[in-house]
Amino acid sequence: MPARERLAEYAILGLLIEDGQGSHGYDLARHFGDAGPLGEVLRLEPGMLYHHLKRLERVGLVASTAAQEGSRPPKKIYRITGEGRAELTRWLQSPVVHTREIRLEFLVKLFFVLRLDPRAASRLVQTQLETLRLVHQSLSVQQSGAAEAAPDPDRDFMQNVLALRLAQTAAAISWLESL
Amino acid sequence: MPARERLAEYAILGLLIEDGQGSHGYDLARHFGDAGPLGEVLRLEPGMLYHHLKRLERVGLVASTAAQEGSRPPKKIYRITGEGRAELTRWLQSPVVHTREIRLEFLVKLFFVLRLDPRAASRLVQTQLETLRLVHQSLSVQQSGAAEAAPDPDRDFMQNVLALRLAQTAAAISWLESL
DNA sequence: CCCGCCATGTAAAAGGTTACATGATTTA
DNA sequence: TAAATCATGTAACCTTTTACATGGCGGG
Repeated sequence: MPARERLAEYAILGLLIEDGQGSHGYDLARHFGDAGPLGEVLRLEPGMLYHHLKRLERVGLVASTAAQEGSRPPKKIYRITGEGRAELTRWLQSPVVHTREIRLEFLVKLFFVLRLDPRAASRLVQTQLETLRLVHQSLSVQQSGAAEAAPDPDRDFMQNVLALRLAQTAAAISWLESL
Repeated sequence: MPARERLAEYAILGLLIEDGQGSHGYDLARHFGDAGPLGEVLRLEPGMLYHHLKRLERVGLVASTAAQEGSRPPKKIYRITGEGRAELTRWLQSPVVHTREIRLEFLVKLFFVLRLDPRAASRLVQTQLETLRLVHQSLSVQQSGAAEAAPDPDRDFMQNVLALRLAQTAAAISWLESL
């Protein structure tokens, strides 16, 4: 259970759960490159990928076995553990809290949840919609508050900021409704 | 001329240019806290602020003089240099390249350009609009391309990604038009 | 007299980027 | 036989976060 949002590690868990036999670093790296839809959303350099795999193993969310092939450096086959599955499932059910997280975190959740469990996908979209509607409402309240302050350049700027956030949140809500 | 987008340092330069007499770290720190409209958009912890001030001085965009007051630790008064002014002006004229940068970088540009030069502000809004319209067009082309691919889950996901990006870009464009 | 504000930072740890090291194997 | 691909990483560097260290000064 990572402390913060470790998006890359959840994505690795997602790839490993799709691939029941497990997979190794170089293989996983391809998904985060130019080919494939995941790489369009989330990039990951080999250095960081190997780093994340080590950390995931240290905390017990994946396990590895070495596989010798000819005389080249042995592949390390990583498999997701029960704990890893539980953590990924929990993550895939939780909506993101802020509008700005839709663009990256939510898209990654959507990518995996669509493949693993379409029913869970529609639940996720619903709870995400509810979350963003609350955000929208809270921004509207702030906007009303700002409208009552004395007119000055700072207030005007804050109104512009709130207008942008409302517009971005409304756009995300419409998009979610269209899914 | 910072290599990357060092948003916090441009914000510091902006505060120093408003305040012709110069200002010191603790004073600047208030702008990045809870009070004031800049802090609503960009947070900066004291540690990083002092770090940025040192770096800005090292590269010659600001200069400092120590000011003794009673027996407490001397304030360091920072002033922006000619080079600093030039760099800030250049930055304030350039639109951001990606839609995702509107939320943070563009808002900071807007904050300062509105106070320093309203005429420059409307020029910035115009060039930013042109930039985002090109982004929108490029996304539309990608969307058409994706529509012609064979229907499969990967293509569907990519279409969702593009639909989100188009929606976010269109929302930013409408907001800019409303300014 | 104690607490919070003024004012400067440093230290440690975490997280991320970029580039390179190593060496076998497959393909052109 | 040269280049690209397979497969693992390390090293150096930069940025950010969090917490603390230091000490005077002003108000209740």
